[in-house]
Amino acid sequence: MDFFSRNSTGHAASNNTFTVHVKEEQVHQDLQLNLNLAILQAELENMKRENEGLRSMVTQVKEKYIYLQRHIQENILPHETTNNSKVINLLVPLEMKTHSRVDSADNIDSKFDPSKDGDRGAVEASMKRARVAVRARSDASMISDGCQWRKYGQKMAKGNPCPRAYYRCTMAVGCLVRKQVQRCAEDRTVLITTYEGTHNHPLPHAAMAMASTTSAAASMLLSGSKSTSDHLNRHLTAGSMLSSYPSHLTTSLASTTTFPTVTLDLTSPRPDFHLRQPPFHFPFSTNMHPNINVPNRPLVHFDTPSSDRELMNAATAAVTSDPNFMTALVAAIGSIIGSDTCNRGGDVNN
DNA sequence: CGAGTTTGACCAGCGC
DNA sequence: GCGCTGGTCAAACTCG
Ligand SMILES: [Zn+2]
Repeated sequence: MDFFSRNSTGHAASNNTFTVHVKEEQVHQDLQLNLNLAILQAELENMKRENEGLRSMVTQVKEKYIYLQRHIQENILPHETTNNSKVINLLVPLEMKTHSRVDSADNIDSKFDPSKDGDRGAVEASMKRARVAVRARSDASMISDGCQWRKYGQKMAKGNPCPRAYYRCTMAVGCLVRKQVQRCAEDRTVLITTYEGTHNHPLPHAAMAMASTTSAAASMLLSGSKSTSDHLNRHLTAGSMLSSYPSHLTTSLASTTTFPTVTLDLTSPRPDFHLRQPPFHFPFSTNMHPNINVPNRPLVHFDTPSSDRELMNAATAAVTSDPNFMTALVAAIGSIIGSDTCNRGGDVNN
């Protein structure tokens, strides 16, 4: 379709100026398009780089997981239990096997009484009960983590004016995973999301990040579930290793006889805090056992320049506002904690 | 009409 | 045993 041929009768001069004007506009539009294209290409490059970074994170996490599994199998389990195969099987969910357990929560609870079956009961119960709590700043009622959730209850928790909501995974029938969502009593902008259990179905990419975190945490806590002082010390070391992360991003471990919990603090520090404060108090205070609660220790990185700290705050805001990146980050950190027991002083400086 | 949410009831664990 | 609390159930309700 020739746009200019329609008005070709007479008025040649005005047509020429019109043509020139149109050509100028075209050149301008082309420049604009090129500029936009360049911007988009730059963004694409950035995204590619980010994607590659995340990929390498995932690869590292997988390698460390395999290494940890071998380590547990060779060094830890022989000292702790005579029933190796059962425990090792419980580490499998991190590999996101789609054929994993089909037991429903009810099945576990009803068919299986831990008091009647010593080790296996304790192991299964702790696996099911191992929790990962994520603290993140969010205005939304729930951080999106790629999974489908159905709310099945809400309660007012003691010591917190904000209600606690209970969700279960509805991506597959019989999926065990549940989560609790509650706002922090001290800081209402902080959303505390606690995950429990392992998915028994394939997950979307974003959901896999969080799922692998809970599995890694469960596995880690499982390896320390016999609660010897040696394990406690190892957990304390886990906290110190994470000190190489930005100072606002902390991880803590707590364990009770029934609900061992890993807490990831993704909240940025308050701007008026120059020295680090203990970033949070455990939300489940009534569950905490003082003997094995691991305090959130001050981190060792105080040498961050203030300009960098501002940059860090901005980055934190960006990170916490992007659920996909957040879950990926959480997954990576969770897995790194999981591999801590074998990577003493290792390569966690990413 | 089906899926999801709300909300009071119910149950189990725990401390006294 | 009793009361408190956290967690779950399920009927009623809402919404698309
Ligand atoms: Zn699920």
